[in-house]
Amino acid sequence: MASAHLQKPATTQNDLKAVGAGGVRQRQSLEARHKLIEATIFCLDKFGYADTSIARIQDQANVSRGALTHHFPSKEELVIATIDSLLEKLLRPSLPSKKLSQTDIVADLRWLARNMTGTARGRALSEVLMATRTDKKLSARVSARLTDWNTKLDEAVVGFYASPNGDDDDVRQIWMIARTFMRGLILQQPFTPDPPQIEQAINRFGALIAPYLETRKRDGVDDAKPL
Amino acid sequence: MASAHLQKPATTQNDLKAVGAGGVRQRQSLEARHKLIEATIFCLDKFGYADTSIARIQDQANVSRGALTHHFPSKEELVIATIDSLLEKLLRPSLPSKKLSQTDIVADLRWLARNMTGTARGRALSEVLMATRTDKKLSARVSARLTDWNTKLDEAVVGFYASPNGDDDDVRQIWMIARTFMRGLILQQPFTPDPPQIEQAINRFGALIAPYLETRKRDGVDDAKPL
DNA sequence: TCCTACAGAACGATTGTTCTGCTTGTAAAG
DNA sequence: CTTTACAAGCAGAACAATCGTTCTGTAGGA
Repeated sequence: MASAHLQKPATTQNDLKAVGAGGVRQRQSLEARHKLIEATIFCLDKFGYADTSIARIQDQANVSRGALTHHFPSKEELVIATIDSLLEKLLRPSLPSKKLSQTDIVADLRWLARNMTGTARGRALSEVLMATRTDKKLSARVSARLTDWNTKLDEAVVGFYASPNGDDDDVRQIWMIARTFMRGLILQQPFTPDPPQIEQAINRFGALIAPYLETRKRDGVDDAKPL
Repeated sequence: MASAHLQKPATTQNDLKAVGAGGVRQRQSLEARHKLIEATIFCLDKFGYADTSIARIQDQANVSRGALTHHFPSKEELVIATIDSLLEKLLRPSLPSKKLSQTDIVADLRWLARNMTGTARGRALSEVLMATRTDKKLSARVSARLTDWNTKLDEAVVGFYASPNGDDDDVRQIWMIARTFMRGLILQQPFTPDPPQIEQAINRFGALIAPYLETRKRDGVDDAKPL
């Protein structure tokens, strides 16, 4: 591997072409960054924010300590990059095929609950959200992204749903309440460990808000779900 | 203070009597325990679970390291004792004078929100709840207490509220949803830092559940609020 | 007299960060 | 094309600081 750098330069060129745009170095660099972020998400979900150390992330990502510190000079940088990745992926979920159910709001709520409490990404985000409450340094660096993200979400929501009385602000508010309720499920679970009971609560909540939501006529160009 | 132990034994007796039951040792011991638990709550609220170290707790409580380890041989023991204290105080709030508003459910919801997100105790509890998600050792030791507490709460709730159709289970479920929503506010706050917006959401949520709740006739013997 | 309550040093393990060296793509010069 | 210089990407040791726990010693109420 170390002696192959002079034998066939053409091979390097082919590899570069197979990868696509960007050089080999840049590609490897982005790949390492991606591995580290994914490892961070994994650790946040499995060990929680308190027990997510750099050593554990490095171990999980299978990279050297030097590589980690090269890409992210501090732990804070890594956490911020992870938050960015989480927000981006959560706003544009990779299921363009599965559309909104149009009629069943409760089904959409279940999808929302799964994204927030049923996936590693959702739980990892909850961990960092909790951390931002007390970590002012971290909070200062991500609060703008979070509020922006929330605003984008509001815009997407009013594209999908309408209020019976035409009040778009009420739609935004109701979905904000829904998101808050979903986030609260993570903290309520220790009190109510019974999964069916959680599911029933989600259904009941859907029934509470359903009278105030109408699905808007859709032209099929959108493929994102409202979070 | 240290030289007064031989001068007047009667003074010690009087102090003991003034305190009430128990010897001087036992009184001091309980006082130290209380100080440590209160310091733990303070640190959990201010620094978060991740940055709540026993050095910080010891510093905040103004006790020696030896005293801390004497009362709580491990950090886990201290956290568990803190959880017990939090649950007890939250179930029986020390406001027997202020009764339920009887008519205004939204006002009760605001009281609930204040208890969960507006006090150090409520926020500290949220921190440990988040920690129990990944800390299986801690979860195993407190999950029974949490579910018991939740059950007690359900009983209290049906003593205060009734369903228009007589279904007590629905009352329990709706208040469970309300508690979940309130807990979620802590995680939603980074997205929505505007206090009035939070307050409006609480009001809107109250309007959502109000049609399904009726205040029961009360005989005035209860002084606890439903959490 | 005994044992509880405490004081505080010492422990190894782990934290996040900084540092020095080495490999190797890559772009410019010939 | 070939060669050369250089910086980007990485490997891993070393760092002080702090983590939670364990230990020995002392004081004083029962």
